[in-house]
Amino acid sequence: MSKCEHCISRQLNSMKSLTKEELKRVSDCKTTKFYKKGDIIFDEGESLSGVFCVRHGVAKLTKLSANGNDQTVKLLGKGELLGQRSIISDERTNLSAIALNDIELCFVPKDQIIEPLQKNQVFSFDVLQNLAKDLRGAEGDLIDMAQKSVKQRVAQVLIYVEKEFGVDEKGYLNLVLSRDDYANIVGTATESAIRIISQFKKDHLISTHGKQIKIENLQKLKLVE
Amino acid sequence: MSKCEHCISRQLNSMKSLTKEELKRVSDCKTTKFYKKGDIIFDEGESLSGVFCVRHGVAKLTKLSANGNDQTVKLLGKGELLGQRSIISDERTNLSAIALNDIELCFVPKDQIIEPLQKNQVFSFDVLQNLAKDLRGAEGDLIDMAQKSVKQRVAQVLIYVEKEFGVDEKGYLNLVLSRDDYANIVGTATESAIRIISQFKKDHLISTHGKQIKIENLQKLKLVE
DNA sequence: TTTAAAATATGATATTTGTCATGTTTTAAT
DNA sequence: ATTAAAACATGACAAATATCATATTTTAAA
Repeated sequence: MSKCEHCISRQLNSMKSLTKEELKRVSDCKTTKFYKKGDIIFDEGESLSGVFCVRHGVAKLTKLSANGNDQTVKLLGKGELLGQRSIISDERTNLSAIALNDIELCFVPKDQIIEPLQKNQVFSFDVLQNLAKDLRGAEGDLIDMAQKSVKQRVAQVLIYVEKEFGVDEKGYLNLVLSRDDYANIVGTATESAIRIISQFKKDHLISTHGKQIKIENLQKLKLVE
Repeated sequence: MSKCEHCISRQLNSMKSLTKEELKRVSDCKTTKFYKKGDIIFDEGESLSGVFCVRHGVAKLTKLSANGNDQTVKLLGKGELLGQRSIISDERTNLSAIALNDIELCFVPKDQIIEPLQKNQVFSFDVLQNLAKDLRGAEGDLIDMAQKSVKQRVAQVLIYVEKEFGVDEKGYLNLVLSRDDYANIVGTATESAIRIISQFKKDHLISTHGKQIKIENLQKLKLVE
């Protein structure tokens, strides 16, 4: 099995602040897991025995709300950690993690994270900074949810997906999401997301090819009202 | 000036995990600040040279959105820390802090927080856990914002204010907020907040006396749709 | 106490978004 | 290639919420 020491994903998260020895220990006891599109990585209310590090693919964190709607809280790509928070606060997960496409994850047992957290100042400060950044992001999302129209939120997600996960050689978003996925991210009805995306097409802000989406006019997409 | 060692607020936040020596140093260099209702404690985009610890009173964290609306992100009462995140991530604040009533804060210079963060494992893990908790809260708020009706959100805030800041001898909420404040918290128009609160009165879920609000039927308030 | 300003209240109306119904297209399994 | 299921599309309408206008009440300053 490949080693953490050579993993590129590692550079993207706090793992880069582990000592050589700590990293070796992580590497030795990690396991690699594969999930297919739609698979549940973990479910709301589970207690996790470790964290997952995304090696390839994209996952979403979602919560089933009282009215039966799924709300997606965050998308996670290469190098991002799943379940980190539950491990830190030693609580059950309050969110489910689901694969958005075929995904490869490294599972690192709890102890290998907790111990460095308690002993390695650099690592723990790094995790702290990441959490602070996440918190800032979550507050930003809250404000957007409260203040922006559904149309603006859809535009914003399209821009985010392009920036975060890139495009293929023809310019189509690498991350292919269903209209329903978009609806769950922006917190609207599926039909509303469909209508808005159709409208964007008519206005030549985007074009589509099957489920694939290409941003045609980023500037105008940013200015949607 | 009073000492941190004897401060009750301290027990409510991560400061309780500082060593005696660290706490003494904090105590020696902290300054106490007073703000009146409506005063700006710090503004969006400022770089902070320390954190504020709420000793008495309540503050709100808000952000002015593109469309000119204020969105309140969080209310902070006794023992809670303001500006912690900006210090950790060493960035300018992205939120303003405003006094909701007359408030007394202790200002602790940056170094007194950063140094223990780097050296004191217990303290830094405690801060980590607090951030994890805040993050969970922020994600919960995001989901509520996306999935619940304005009416439900208003009901929820009333319940939260009662629980978090208590009631006076007559049962009125200790924290007195304007309808506009409520609107900014739930992310709606002032008139909508007014209408909903009026409706709650008519339905005997709450009663009011001037700006004061008393929850009359907590059970029904929880069940609002 | 008087008075102006701010906050609250409420009606009328517009806009946004959701819901239900019903096709059509795309995808994936056979 | 055929076919069933899922995803997408769109109209009609309903519900929620915002906006604008205008009183009324409350608060705080003179």
